[in-house]
Amino acid sequence: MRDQTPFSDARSADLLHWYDRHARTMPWRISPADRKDGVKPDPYRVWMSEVMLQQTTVAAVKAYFLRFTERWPTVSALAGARDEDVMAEWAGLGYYARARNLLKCARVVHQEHGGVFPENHDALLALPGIGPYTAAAISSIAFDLPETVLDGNVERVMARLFDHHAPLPAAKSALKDYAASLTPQERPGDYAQAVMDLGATICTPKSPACVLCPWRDPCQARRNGTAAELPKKTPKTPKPTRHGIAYLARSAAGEWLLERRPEKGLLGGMLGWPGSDWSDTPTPAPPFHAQWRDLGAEVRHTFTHFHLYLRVEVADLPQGYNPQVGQLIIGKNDFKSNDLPTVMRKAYELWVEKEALG
DNA sequence: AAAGCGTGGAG
DNA sequence: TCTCCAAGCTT
Repeated sequence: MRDQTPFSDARSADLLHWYDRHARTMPWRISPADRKDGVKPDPYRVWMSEVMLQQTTVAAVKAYFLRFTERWPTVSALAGARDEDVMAEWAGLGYYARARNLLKCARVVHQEHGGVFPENHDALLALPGIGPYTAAAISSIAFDLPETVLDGNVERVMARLFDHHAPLPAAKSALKDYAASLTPQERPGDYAQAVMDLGATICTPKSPACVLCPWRDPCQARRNGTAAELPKKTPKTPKPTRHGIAYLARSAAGEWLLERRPEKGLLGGMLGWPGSDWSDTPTPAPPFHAQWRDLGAEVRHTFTHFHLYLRVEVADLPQGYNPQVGQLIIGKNDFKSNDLPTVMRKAYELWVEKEALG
């Protein structure tokens, strides 16, 4: 399938030369110079970074990556972690199915692969939370296998390099073919990171810095003046607005009543406040009968596919309250708002602002 | 296979 | 304020 022409070899060599001079440093990356000295990346760290980077910016990932790899230095250490510890450590990073699958994957690698990541694209693809992009990324970056990564950066770079106007996501396979035609047999790991760095720093979505681009000469969109309008995308449907109520119950001793959310669905597996449904007209659902007081302000939060206005009501948690199924009481010293997903943390912070302080 | 799934930063 | 979108995966 791969078209290894002298043309593509020259293109990839140009990009690798640029990468040798401009590669950014990241906590999970081995510099091109160190790679040439024979330093090999740790597949565990490559996998961890790639999962965190799914739909997430490098800036947001860095601190999480450092905390995870310090707390769980190996895949077997992670496999032995408690679910709630991993979910709490992931809190705030979003797309929480990634954390659930991260742990599942670690346990499969530990138990079924002897704690060693398989050096094989198809075996990687079969692991939880590893899809086409991540399998190719680990294959190339960790194992220097000539697989083709296709992420949002590569899609944009290929759409412009070949001036391809068909809209995403339908154009994905065509763009993958273009990308595959350029993937070199030499240094495929550095090459994969180079294309993505190019997209992240030069061939950016808005106002690309074409004058600095190592591919400015062959770029057909630049020649045709269409770079800034590529890639085309099918328009996305507008987000609806939903409403809800969160119930914050606190005991005199400073304990909080929380819930572990079900594994599937929004914020699955994470801690949260008891609450109503989130809908056009939510049905009140206080966890117990009491005089609930409205904080008089709303949390505003936007998820992937809807806006949420969340009212916050508070009450005193009765002495000796008996937690229902799925509920838990967390003591003052064990409660950390950073263990909550962001929308739930915002509700807590509203309470701090309205009651604890003001 | 289209929809569900988070969050924060940039413009 | 609002829109876009960032190294996508699962069902």
